[in-house]
Amino acid sequence: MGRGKIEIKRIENATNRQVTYSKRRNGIFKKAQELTVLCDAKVSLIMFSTTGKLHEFLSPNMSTKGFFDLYQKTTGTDLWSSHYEKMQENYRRLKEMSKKLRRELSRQRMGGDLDDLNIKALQALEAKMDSSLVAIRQRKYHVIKTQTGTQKKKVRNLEERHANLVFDLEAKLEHGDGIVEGEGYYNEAAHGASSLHALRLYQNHHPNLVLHHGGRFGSNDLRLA
Amino acid sequence: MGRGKIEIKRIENATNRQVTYSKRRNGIFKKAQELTVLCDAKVSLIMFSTTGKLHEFLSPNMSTKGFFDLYQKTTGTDLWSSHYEKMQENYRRLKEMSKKLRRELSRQRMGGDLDDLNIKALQALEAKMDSSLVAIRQRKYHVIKTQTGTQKKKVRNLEERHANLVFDLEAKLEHGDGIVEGEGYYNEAAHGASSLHALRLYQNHHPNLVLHHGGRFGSNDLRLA
DNA sequence: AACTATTCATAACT
DNA sequence: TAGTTATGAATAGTT
Repeated sequence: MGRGKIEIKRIENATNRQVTYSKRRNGIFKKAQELTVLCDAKVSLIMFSTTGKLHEFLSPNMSTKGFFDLYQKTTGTDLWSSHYEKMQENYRRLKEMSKKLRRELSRQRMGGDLDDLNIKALQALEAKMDSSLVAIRQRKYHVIKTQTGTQKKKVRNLEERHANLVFDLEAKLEHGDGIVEGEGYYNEAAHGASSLHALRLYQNHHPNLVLHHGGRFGSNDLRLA
Repeated sequence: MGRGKIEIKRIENATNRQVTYSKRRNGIFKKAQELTVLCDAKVSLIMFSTTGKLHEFLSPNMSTKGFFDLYQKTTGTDLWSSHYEKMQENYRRLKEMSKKLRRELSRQRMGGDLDDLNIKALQALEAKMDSSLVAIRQRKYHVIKTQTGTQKKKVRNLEERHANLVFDLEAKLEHGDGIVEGEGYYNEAAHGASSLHALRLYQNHHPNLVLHHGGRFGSNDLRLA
């Protein structure tokens, strides 16, 4: 729709591509917003341009994390569970070791002789734990490794993240969705922002992130009214 | 656009809402697909209807998880790290305890007397670990709790998940994105599907999930040509 | 950034 | 539930 039909294939001219991206991005965001309102649907729309810039639309009363959780729930997937299983496995091993150690101490207290084999078993256990930790570290650093050069970004983005976490938290509480996190998991949400309205304050401060949370399409809505 | 302008507000008639949802959903998916091709952008579009039905569009050579990882990388967020930090914290405590215990054992072997305080300290440490585990479990069950009634879904969805994991894996390998997972994390991807083409075979088998992976918009493309 | 000739998406209708 | 069409929206090319 425009002065002549175009073929749907990659626009080779970089400038044209960028212009078209910008125009169509606005169009699709508006559509997403309308769908959200008209049909009472929940929509998450995330886009990366060729240059790596991120733009996002999210229905109101949702956070990206909340959306992802819902996605996992609906698809019956759980991308986190394997990590938790590892965590629990580690814990189990360590607990077992603790038990053995204590038993050993009791035995000694009762005058029993110390057995070198027990020391060896403990060392083996510890070696196992060490390798588990390596696996954990590898995964962790895989996830965050490219963030080393992104520390400034991270800092600038912190405000938005705080706001989103608050948003998420309040949304979940609102829905009576019992959140029982490990203590401190959401603690950062309590800092720097204290209400839904914080979202408004922190949007679009990040150079590489443009949030288009639903219900805040003010300027566009006016343009259309 | 249509026989008369409409106001952008929730459609109260449920049937109309459903019809509009279906039509506009197709429209927005098409737009997303076109943007992907025209502007060489990466797009993730996930929608839940009022009835909870999930529809998804994803750019080619991407998986939902891969997209989420990219999102986290770009925003400088890491929703997983706090969990890993807890895991490491647990490990650290237990390691410390292990050290103390071994030291204690050595001391005894050299004839030293056992101190009840050490036992108390160990018990305290273990109590801490217990509460940490509770937190971990709670989080885990929070994520998967509603899946109890979804086992059948899960099974039917397994094929698609496998395909997606393979897709993800191959995409990452293709991009030289060194994946160093904890052993076995992607193991399931190796089972049940062995190439990108598997994706094609398993789409749309899930009653509550409609995948619209980019580049496979065959029928629509024909309609438009 | 704006403008406008066109093509496209879709609301109402069947 | 699916197909048709009159109409309003989105946008490709231009300024």
